[in-house]
Amino acid sequence: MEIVSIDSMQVYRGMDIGTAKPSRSERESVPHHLVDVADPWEDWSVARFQAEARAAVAAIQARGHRALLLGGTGLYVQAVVDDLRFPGEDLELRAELTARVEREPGGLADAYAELERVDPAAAARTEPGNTRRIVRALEVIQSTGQPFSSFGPGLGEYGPTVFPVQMAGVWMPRAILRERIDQRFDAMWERGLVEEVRDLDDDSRGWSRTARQAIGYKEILAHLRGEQPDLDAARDSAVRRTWALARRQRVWFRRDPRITWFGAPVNSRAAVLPALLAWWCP
RNA sequence: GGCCGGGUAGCUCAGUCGGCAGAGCACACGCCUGAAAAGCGUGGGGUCACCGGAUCGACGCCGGUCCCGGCCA
Repeated sequence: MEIVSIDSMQVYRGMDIGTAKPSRSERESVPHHLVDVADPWEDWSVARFQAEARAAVAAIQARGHRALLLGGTGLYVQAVVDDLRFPGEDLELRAELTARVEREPGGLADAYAELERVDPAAAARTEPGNTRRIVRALEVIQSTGQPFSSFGPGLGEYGPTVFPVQMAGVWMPRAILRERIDQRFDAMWERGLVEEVRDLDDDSRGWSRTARQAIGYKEILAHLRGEQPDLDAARDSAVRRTWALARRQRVWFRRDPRITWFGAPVNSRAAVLPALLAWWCP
């Protein structure tokens, strides 16, 4: 068996403590893929992840091994196992559209009206206030000449996967999850998360748009820049953002009918292992 | 003790001339195909510190009480 990490932040080299990366010994005992494949100053994207993760899965299978895809970035899971095709990007056009939407009064409403006119199906699954999604849809339409909606039915439609997959989800009572998140931050602080961020920040190549938004890193950077003088407040903010992330993960994965759920009302990951293993290797 | 400022949602605070109680954050629910640890929508939640008064009508005006902060003694 080999592990493929399905995680948008563990791809970054050097961002070890805050992304709860697998330890050295874990990585020595089982091969891990898609960990440490980019530098913090590089932009990362779901399309790049899709290509590299699928290549990793293919290589694992070619070795006669079994791939264990492990992680919590919902869009990335679907990008790997589902037949998602991401239309290309046009960063110049995107920047132009973004500037127009943000500068002109009523620009966002105009952009949404345009999307409704040229691609009603895409407009229907995009909320009128969501600048980022509206701009992306218009970018694709204008650069490809095709409706944005023609590239797929949407993420809530689950067709056949591109290779055979068994999907398992692990749940935990919310109160326990909260407690664990809090304790996890304490542990990260003790292991030197603040120093890790400071060291990475000393590199003049800086932080890419994607790397800089990682939970914990973003808040500590704000502290180092003097924007958030209170380090405890920065920590609290990171804890709350983790909880919000966990909530979005719950929402994302629980609507996927292909997932079999495992869990127990106790604070123990090991508690679910027997049932999980029995299901996985009958 | 005196003077001044304040007390409104879990938190931080708006509230114009007296006319149905508001925002941000938090929380809950949900959406989202090249930033996804991102972005976005909807919702629940109130003894407007308390007591009394004038008024058709008070968070707002008048009188009093309590609490918090600052200054003075």
